[in-house]
Amino acid sequence: MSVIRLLVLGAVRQHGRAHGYQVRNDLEYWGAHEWSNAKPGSIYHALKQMAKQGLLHAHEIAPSTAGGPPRTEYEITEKGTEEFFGLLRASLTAYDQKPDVLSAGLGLMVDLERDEVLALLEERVRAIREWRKSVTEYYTPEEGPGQLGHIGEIMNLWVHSADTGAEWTRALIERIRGGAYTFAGEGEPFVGVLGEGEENPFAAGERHPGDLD
Amino acid sequence: MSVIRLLVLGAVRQHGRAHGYQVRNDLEYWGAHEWSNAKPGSIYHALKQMAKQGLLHAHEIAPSTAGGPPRTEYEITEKGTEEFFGLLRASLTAYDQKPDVLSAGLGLMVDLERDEVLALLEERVRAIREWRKSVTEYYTPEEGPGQLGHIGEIMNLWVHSADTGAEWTRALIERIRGGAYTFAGEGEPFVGVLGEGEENPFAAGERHPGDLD
DNA sequence: GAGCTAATAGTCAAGTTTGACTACTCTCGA
DNA sequence: TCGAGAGTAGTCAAACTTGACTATTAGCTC
Repeated sequence: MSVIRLLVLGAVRQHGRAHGYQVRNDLEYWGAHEWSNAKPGSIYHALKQMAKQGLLHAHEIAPSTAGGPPRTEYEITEKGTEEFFGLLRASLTAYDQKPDVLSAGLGLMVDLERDEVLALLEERVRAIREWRKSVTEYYTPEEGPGQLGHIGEIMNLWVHSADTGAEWTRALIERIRGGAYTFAGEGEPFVGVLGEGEENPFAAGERHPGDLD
Repeated sequence: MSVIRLLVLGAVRQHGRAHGYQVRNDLEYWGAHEWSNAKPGSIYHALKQMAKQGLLHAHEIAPSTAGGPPRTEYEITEKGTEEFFGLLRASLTAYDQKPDVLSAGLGLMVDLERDEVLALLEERVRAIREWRKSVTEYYTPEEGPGQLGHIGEIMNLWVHSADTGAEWTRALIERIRGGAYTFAGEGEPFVGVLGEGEENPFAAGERHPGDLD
């Protein structure tokens, strides 16, 4: 599961047609540079790669009026749309232990319908429960826990993360069930991308202490 | 922060002298293939790279009696030891949001003295608190929360992770302060690596549902 | 004693990520 | 009017990661 691909497909799709710099700005707007590896190099690479694979269609465009080199604009293809929804559904369901995948899914979940999102999140909770069960069974030595020494703290951390992750997911389900947010097919969608010339209120400004790298 | 480097340096250091396959086995023993990108290719790559950079010293060895190609054995250098402790301290202190870094730190923390580990973990809690403060201040629009729409759930998730992460760290501090585990300079250390011919009780056997990839 | 599987020990090409760099235009103050 | 800085748009080499592959020996079965 490549987070970059999901994010880039999602951004291009919401624009209809977008060039790399626009995608880059959207991801910054979503804060993706803070919680994922959304850096310029990765974004442009993903665009080119997915164009080569037929998930995006590339249009060569003359240099923009705003300066800079000639740009390439991308549109999502049918194949790309399929890929997008596949990745999106997986990001909301799978328990990956990598928080960036879920974050990306949250940012794009409104592209699905409310009922489906609820079902996917329920499935997520179920998957976490199952993972927890298998992992605790598997890693509990016959001699009883504690045989692992400090190495056991690693498992302890995973399990704790799983538990709090499940709890958080359940709370999210309640918020969504309670009517929060606007999902696909529910009228005017929340504006998730920046319009031309619109400024990003959450731009990466001064770094604040503790920023992720 | 490269988790692989920390893990590989830690494994070589605990052995005194080790070849790639031994390191590979240690990481499997620690379960690292489940919660980090510790795959053969990455491990051998890290060994070679760190040998080139003078963190490890490589000895060419004739083919082993147990079959297989000629092996290379590695010893950690002074520079490598410095690097190791630097990475280890950082892994316990920094709030990276990538759980694999902390997991690696937990597995190797007993190479430090108890008091230092306690200080590092205290520092970690402080860093999380600071990160939380700056991020909530920074991402709260003037118009009040809720302006972000569903995008706000991403921040909500981070903050929740930060809070539960801090809580878990505090509990760990209490366990360690209470005398759990054997740290550097406290006598017979816990056996953290496999001896020659010893079998791994936690080997990657049958995959269990929900396994990470 | 031939053939199969498991374990040992590692290589390699293809793909991905990173961080620094290029090159151009607009704006605004001195 | 000139030049510093900010914004626009993207490239590139170096490093890293991935998954599949190679080659050898030991032990077992038929």
